[in-house]
Amino acid sequence: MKNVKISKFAEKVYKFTKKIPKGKVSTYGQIAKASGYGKSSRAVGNTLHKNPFAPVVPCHRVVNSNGFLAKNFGSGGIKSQQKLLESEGIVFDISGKVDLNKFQYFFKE
DNA sequence: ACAATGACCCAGT
DNA sequence: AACTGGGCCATTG
Repeated sequence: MKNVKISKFAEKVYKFTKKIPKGKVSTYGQIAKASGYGKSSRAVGNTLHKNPFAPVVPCHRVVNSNGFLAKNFGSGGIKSQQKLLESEGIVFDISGKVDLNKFQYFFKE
């Protein structure tokens, strides 16, 4: 393992991601906004993609704004992610999409 | 230090 | 409904 070096950005991202309660999901844009970077949802995805804290950060609870899962998700792919989420209480649409109206968690309001 | 890449989002056509 | 372009930021080679 290398030195765990993370930026403030990553730190916030992980913090928020970890804050997502079980049975809820969140979107990259939401995390980006909550972190104070608004439009940098990309960086969020990137940071989570590298995911130096894989076991600590529930990146599987993070979906895109469409409610779909990330296409290149690691750790076995989307199937694994979907299974995990279903096991946590998330329900998927027939298209393999999450009902954000019911399961999206808002960090601050 | 630079250039390229990426698990994104929004608006316009 | 589908495609294109623009925008923001971090990580990696």
